[in-house]
Amino acid sequence: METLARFHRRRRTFLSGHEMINHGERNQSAFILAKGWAFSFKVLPTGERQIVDFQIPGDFLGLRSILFRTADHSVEAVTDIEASEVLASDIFEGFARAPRLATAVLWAASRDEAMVVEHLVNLGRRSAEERMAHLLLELGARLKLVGGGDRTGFDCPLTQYHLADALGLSAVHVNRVLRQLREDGLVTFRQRRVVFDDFERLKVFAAFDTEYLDQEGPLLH
Amino acid sequence: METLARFHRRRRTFLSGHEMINHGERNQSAFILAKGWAFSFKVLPTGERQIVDFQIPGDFLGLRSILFRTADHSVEAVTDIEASEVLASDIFEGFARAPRLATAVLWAASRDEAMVVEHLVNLGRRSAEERMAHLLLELGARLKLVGGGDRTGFDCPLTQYHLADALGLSAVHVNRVLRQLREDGLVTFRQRRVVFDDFERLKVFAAFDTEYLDQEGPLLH
DNA sequence: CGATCAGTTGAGAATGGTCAAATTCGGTGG
DNA sequence: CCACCGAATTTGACCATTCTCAACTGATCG
Repeated sequence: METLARFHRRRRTFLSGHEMINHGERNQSAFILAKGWAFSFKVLPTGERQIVDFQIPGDFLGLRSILFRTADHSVEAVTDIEASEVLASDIFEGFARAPRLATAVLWAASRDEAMVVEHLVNLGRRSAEERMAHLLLELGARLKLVGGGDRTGFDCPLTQYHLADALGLSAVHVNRVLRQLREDGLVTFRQRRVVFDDFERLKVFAAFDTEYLDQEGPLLH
Repeated sequence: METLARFHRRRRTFLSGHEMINHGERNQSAFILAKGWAFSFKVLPTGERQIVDFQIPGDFLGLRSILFRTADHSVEAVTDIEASEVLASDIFEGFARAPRLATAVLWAASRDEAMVVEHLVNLGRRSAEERMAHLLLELGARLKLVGGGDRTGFDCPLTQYHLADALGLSAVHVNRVLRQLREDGLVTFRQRRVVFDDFERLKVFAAFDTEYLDQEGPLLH
């Protein structure tokens, strides 16, 4: 699909901590991450932050910020970032030229939604330890697809504050949960590295099912 | 957009409690609700249920179940339902015929995701009472758009079990939360009717901002 | 070599869950 | 119309998870 090549012309870099997409602003761009980690989030009037998802290399981010007149969420760089900027016109003009692009973008948006839904289940119906286990397994599975880890573990630039805001927990409790998982011999998170001490037992513990991640790509009718 | 007319040819009805879309099954349909309420959900291996969203008349449901090979969630009818069935072929053939249909469907999917994101923020960072207030305000706002209620309140066929599974709470606690909100003069939920006793104060209490709901329709480039 | 940010730990409090037992409500059959 | 049934709601008592506050340690970086 050559139309996709247009998506990689405008190369951008961002420093760690930079806000790549700003909630409430217009004319935002979307990006395809080439290197580094980011996270999408919303903040409540009280200042509390909820992280919706983490983005890793290969991920498409900010689609909603170009579809809606103003961005309904923000995205911040966790590490230094390299990314390709995708403009609204790339997308909409592509639709007229290549209907299959529409299917591909719709599929990408739906996969994204499927992940948010799984995070919702995580917050609504799992304990703090199960949530943590589930998140670490998800990140591991996603990184494996882009060559960033295996079942022994992966490098992870997140702080315990990031984990807390993604899981709806306090940072203090995140620390206790990580200790418990480590003492139970399930998973160890230390010095920017996650080590799966017992991958199979961890998957059972978290009721982790990759179904929502490994949809096989757009059905091309 | 005449292409949309194709979406209303196959009229279907379902009885209260019927599972319209089944998690894990193939060749599911999507629907546009004409009458009645439904809810989309996932169940964990332990049998716990998380409701992801409620669907009311006018809502498009089950898009992900036709994009993915197998449905990643289920949908059940709350009340008796009248709906139009939308087949995968209606969508994909429409894309080739009318590129703007692609934009419209993508926009609908994104609005859907924006709601799930807001529910995630709800579970992650709001107290039980704020969550309840937020959910009831959201339902009221959405119903108002389709003529199903106003700022005094709306008819609501949900049980306290539905509310519990949507908010990540126990049914017992839902009951206590409803009593508290009633005693505080904010909102009353009784006999299948929600009454906003003090709409403005309730909105402030829940930090409810309709931004994520009232996006103004697809940008047609 | 401070300063700052991330991580760690303890004590006590608060939110929400579980279990068990009423009570109410909307049908339904007689 | 009335008795009865099952589902939904309500309440109390007690318990568990998670939070808050506070202090301290360790790592990193100019």
